[in-house]
Amino acid sequence: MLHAKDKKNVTIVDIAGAAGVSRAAVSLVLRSKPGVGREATARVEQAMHELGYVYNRGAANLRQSRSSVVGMIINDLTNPFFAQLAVGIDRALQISGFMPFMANTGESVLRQTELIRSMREHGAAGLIVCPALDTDPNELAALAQGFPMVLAVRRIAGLRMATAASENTRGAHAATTHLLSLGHRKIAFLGGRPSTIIHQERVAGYRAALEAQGAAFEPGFVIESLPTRQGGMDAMTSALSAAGNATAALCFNDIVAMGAMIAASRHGLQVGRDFAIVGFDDIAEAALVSPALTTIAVNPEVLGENAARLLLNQIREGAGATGNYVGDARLVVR
Amino acid sequence: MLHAKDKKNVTIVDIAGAAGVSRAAVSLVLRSKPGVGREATARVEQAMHELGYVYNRGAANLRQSRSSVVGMIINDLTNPFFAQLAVGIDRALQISGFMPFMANTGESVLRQTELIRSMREHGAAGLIVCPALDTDPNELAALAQGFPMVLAVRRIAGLRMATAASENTRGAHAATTHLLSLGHRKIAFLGGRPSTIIHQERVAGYRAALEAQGAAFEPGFVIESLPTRQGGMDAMTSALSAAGNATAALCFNDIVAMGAMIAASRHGLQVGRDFAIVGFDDIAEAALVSPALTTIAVNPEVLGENAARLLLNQIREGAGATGNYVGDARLVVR
DNA sequence: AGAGTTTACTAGATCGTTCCATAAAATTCG
DNA sequence: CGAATTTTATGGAACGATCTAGTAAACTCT
Repeated sequence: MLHAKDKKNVTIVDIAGAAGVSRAAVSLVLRSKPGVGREATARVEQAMHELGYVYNRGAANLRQSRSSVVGMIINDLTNPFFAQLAVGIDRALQISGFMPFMANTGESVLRQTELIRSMREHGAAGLIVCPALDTDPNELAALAQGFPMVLAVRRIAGLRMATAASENTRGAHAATTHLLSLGHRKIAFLGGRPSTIIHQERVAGYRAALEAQGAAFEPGFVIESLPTRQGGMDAMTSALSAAGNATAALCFNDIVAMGAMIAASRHGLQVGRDFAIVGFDDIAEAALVSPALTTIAVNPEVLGENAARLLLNQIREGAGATGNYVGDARLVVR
Repeated sequence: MLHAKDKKNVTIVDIAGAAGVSRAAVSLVLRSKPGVGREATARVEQAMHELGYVYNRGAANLRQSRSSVVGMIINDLTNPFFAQLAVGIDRALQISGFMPFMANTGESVLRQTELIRSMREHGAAGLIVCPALDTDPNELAALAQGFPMVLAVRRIAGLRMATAASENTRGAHAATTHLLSLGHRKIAFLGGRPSTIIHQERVAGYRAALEAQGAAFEPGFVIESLPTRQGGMDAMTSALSAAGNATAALCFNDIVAMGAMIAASRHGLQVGRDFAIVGFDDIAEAALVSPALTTIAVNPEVLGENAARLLLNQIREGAGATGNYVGDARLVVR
């Protein structure tokens, strides 16, 4: 048996030869367009099967200069929220007849740049991006030049680009109000990067809720970290020294909240009794941890659908079209 | 300003024109190969920047008939184990200079077929697949004909294909022995599909451990379900009626275990006191749920690295090469 | 039966890049 | 200084598909 690399690719020319028709006829059969008789069609299909023909979509796209591939670039697939979002976008795009491919940046801006370039170079019709932390707006704008692109979840300061995100301010407001209604006065805000809009919005909601109830907003109670489990642990640890008299915390997201819960119990605090924690996102695990996590539910499916819708608009209307979607965020008490 | 769809793509011909050199020269600059003078190179780069040139990798691949894209097709990205595995594979492939793209089947065999086709048609150099449930070995073999492909995690009965998986039998054996050593005699096996090899191996380990200690293996104690949280809930619910006197359960994986924990507590059982549960995979969440989940740790990073290694071998040696990797699985008591 | 219409089919040009063979210009060398 | 070599540069063919325009035959329709 021959090695795979020895034999040349089977092309429509080979099929045409074997079936005794022209390339054009094979091409028509391939796309099931009319203009080829029953008998010839049968011979072509026979030949394709026998020779193990694999369609070369690259060559087709080259000629047609359009493609049904769209890319999704996700910052952190190990965060269940983003994984769920990715699957939601995936489903929505599939239904619209696109072929979604995804890639993970792991919050690396460099990798993100490579991936966006690569997707464009491969002729994707458009891109949905959950941008990595510290993404440079100008660089991203340059990469998106004349190309359909939608941001998901994370808006970026100074960048006018279609975005699907959530009601961060309102959600954080509701969460903080909930903690206040439980009698907490010293409430910390844990995790996330202050340079991101999403953090600013959530802190704004947190602050507004505090001040509406006459509780003081203390900048020292806002503790920055990476939006990861480890980041949550770090933030909680800092909080216990820097904001030692806090009795509750609103966390940047559920993963941070879970990190905070680990750190709290390592410091001998029993979460739920000694210290209250609220998260953000409502990932499936939030209902499972103990005590179950009160959180702000964001529907990643719907968010994904809308990101897809925005992208489809751009693909149809041209890359200029800029719309937005803001999904609601509601409190889930557990 | 013109709409994006109005202006034709900028190609190397345009660049060549603007820089006053030939196509070939531009191509050399693009790939930073020698043979173009400093001055000409500068003019080309200038022109590329000014005209907003985007490299058409499809055209390049067409000519060169090779590509650095490899695909990963994952059965369920919302399961943190597979998400982590995917990220591990991704990293390993990146390091080797490939450009990994992934896609999610959501356990749909139909979708999986589409995706494999599509990846091949797009000229991927190879594919790592975590096959969907009920994948037909013959169909998969046909799709992989003359194409580098590696299975990850799930081996498939009757299919000789390079695979990276774990020591399922040994892991399940260790887990069961652990439960036996805690004094449990009636131990159920919850979740997973008996048609999969992975399930068969884990049940074999479970059975061997039981019999080694003189405990009876009861087929009625093996309860099938989807390998999802919902599946785990269903399996536990069935177990409580069908195998009512069981005092412990080994679960197919951690996600199933978490579903089982929910169902158990809904039935008024306190997990850890009234009922013991052990999982498989050691996803990050296993340490966080309450009570913390004892489980069998499988290192998804290492598994991913080895899947990547097997694929790279095939890409180099031709699609025939078939090797295997079996990663160890060790008990983590929590 | 001849004009028009539909159906089946085809050769050649084309998409954007890389490879090849060739050649002019610049450099080194004896 | 002329020959040998290296550097820089080029136009045409090729990759595998689609599109366009066109031909030959088979059908309609007065």
